[in-house]
Amino acid sequence: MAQTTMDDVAQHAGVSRALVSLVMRDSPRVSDHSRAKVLASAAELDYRPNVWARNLASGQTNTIGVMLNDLHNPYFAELAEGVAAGATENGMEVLITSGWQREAGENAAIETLLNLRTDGIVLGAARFGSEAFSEMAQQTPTVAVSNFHKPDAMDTLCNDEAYGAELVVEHLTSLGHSRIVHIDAGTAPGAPERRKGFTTAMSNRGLAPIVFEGDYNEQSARAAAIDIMKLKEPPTAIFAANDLAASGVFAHLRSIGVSIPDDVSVVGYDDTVLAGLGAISLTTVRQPMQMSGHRATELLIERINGREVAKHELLRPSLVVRSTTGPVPK
Amino acid sequence: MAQTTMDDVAQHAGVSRALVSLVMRDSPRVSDHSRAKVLASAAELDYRPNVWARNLASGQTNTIGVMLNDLHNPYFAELAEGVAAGATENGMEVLITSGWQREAGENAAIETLLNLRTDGIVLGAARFGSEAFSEMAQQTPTVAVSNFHKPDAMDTLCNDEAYGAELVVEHLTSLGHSRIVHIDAGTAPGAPERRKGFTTAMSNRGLAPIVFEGDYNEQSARAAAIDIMKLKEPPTAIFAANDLAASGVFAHLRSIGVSIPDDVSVVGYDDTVLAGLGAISLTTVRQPMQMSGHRATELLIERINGREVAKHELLRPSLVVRSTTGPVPK
DNA sequence: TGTGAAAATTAGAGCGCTCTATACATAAGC
DNA sequence: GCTTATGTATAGAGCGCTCTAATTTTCACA
Repeated sequence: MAQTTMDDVAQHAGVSRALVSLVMRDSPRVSDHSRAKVLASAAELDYRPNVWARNLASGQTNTIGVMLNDLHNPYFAELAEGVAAGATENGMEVLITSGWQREAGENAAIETLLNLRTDGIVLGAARFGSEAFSEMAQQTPTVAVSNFHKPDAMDTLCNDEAYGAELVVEHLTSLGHSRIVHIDAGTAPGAPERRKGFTTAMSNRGLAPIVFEGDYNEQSARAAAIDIMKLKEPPTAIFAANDLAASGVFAHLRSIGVSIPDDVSVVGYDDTVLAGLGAISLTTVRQPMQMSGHRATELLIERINGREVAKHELLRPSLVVRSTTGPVPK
Repeated sequence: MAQTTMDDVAQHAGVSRALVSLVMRDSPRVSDHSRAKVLASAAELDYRPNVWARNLASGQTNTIGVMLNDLHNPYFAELAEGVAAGATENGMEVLITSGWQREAGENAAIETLLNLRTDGIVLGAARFGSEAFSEMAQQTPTVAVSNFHKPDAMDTLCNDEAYGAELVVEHLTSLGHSRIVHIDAGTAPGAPERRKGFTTAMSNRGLAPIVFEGDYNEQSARAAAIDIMKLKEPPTAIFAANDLAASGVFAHLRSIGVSIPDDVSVVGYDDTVLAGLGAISLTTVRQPMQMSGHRATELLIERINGREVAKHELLRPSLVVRSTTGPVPK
């Protein structure tokens, strides 16, 4: 399929290639007459501009690259959706690559984006601080979402985890709970901040912040839940590291005949699809990921347009109350 | 950031640009000595090949485009993962675009891919039969996953829905069930085949195939479940259109105090993450999406290498038995 | 030492587009 | 009528790479 080029269109329309180029780029400096003629020829010849050539010649791609650690994670899907929305508003395209949950994969995905020379990159990564990241930020405008490292070279956009934890503690204490346990996620992105927010919120109320070790998955949370329910005085509420972890807790409590929320209240984090599932209906903290994605695009475009100093912003989450939390049992 | 070009590297290494090009493409026709020299210079100058220029000059992109209707759907995520695996094996890159669940979005995403002139496209679409799709298949090698239309212009890869339904019916009848209801998903991709498979499997066993209307989401399945449980003789097993629908059924049954699987067995379809959730643990049909993605890549590469006639293949799903199915109550 | 083939390298013509000058109309100003 | 504006259109030089064909170097062998 030999492709139709601008020259073909120009010849067919009886004008110069430069004019066709102007028409294709919606330049106002073209007469209506010529524009119509060119457009007609282009349509007739089934002309499709060659992006490679255009980008090569113009030196910019009009494209934002998005690197997502894990396509399965709705958290990242929403981020990408927000980026897409922001990009569309600004007439830019979005190309997505994924690291398939592996660090090597993330690096390869970034390499792909770097080679493509997208105008900027939005990072939805799992592990920051890798060399590939800082090297990248050196080479192209970059916004990292949920990166609490705040390096100079890139902008960052984080959720206010402390505030989210505060919301949870406030909600639970207002329901009368005082023995509240948090299952954390070690050093995973956002987890330390979430934990810190929890202990602060509890301490501020004169309550003992009890933390069990876990991770952002079901199994470890389930394991933690087993230990937790073996306590002499089990808590009346459990605040899990994220929705998936909450689901693990949920499953264990159900299996040992503990009623939710009559006996124990459970709270998740992220408001992923699973939290909304009728069969679970989890009270959780909603991170405005779509908004994050949108804001990330704005920051990126500022950078593309020349801003030099890094910005680090915090976005406020909100609480979504569903059916897994209720008044403390007496 | 003026970029380093091949000429810079060539000059620095004291060789010609053509030689650098050969080294970059791993040509065997370069002496070890020169190769080392070039590589050293490239590293020192932080050289990164310009993909746009390369693709323009070579006329191919070494990239597979993947269009996914919905990034939130794990079904598509796995498809993409399979494509990525296949692509990596063949030294190709993968670029993902999404239609964000809208038909217009799908068309725009395809336009993006077409403009990029990726060597081929894998389609994970929701609605096939649109003009944009057939136009696309005309222009570039295309493999459509889960497209039961089987047009000449593109390859298709479908799951053997009839077989999947047969697996479900076989599993349930072997547990003693005979009053089995299927909640379908109208004309959504795969749904008619699934329904047909169900009715055939039931009829083959001399059982009445009862079908309720639904869709691939929770709400409609929940609505159907409400009607179903109002039947004079409610079924002892419900086979939902997909996992999400099963979750809706699950939620309703729980809410009216029906025990799963003691009173009613529930089966889903797709084996998405939610089926594996401890809190749900759904018996479901596993579609080998990752394998589909992998196979799609193989077909695509055959096409890229010149195969003209379309291939239409069927992949066999398998049954994953979890905790929502059990012997029929007496 | 010469010769031919094989191996290694290079020149240079594109790939399809953008973009800066420059050219050419036509209209306006005096 | 001539000059200066103003609006359109075009020539042509790249953008950074690939790839064919040609050239140069190397090496085996007579």
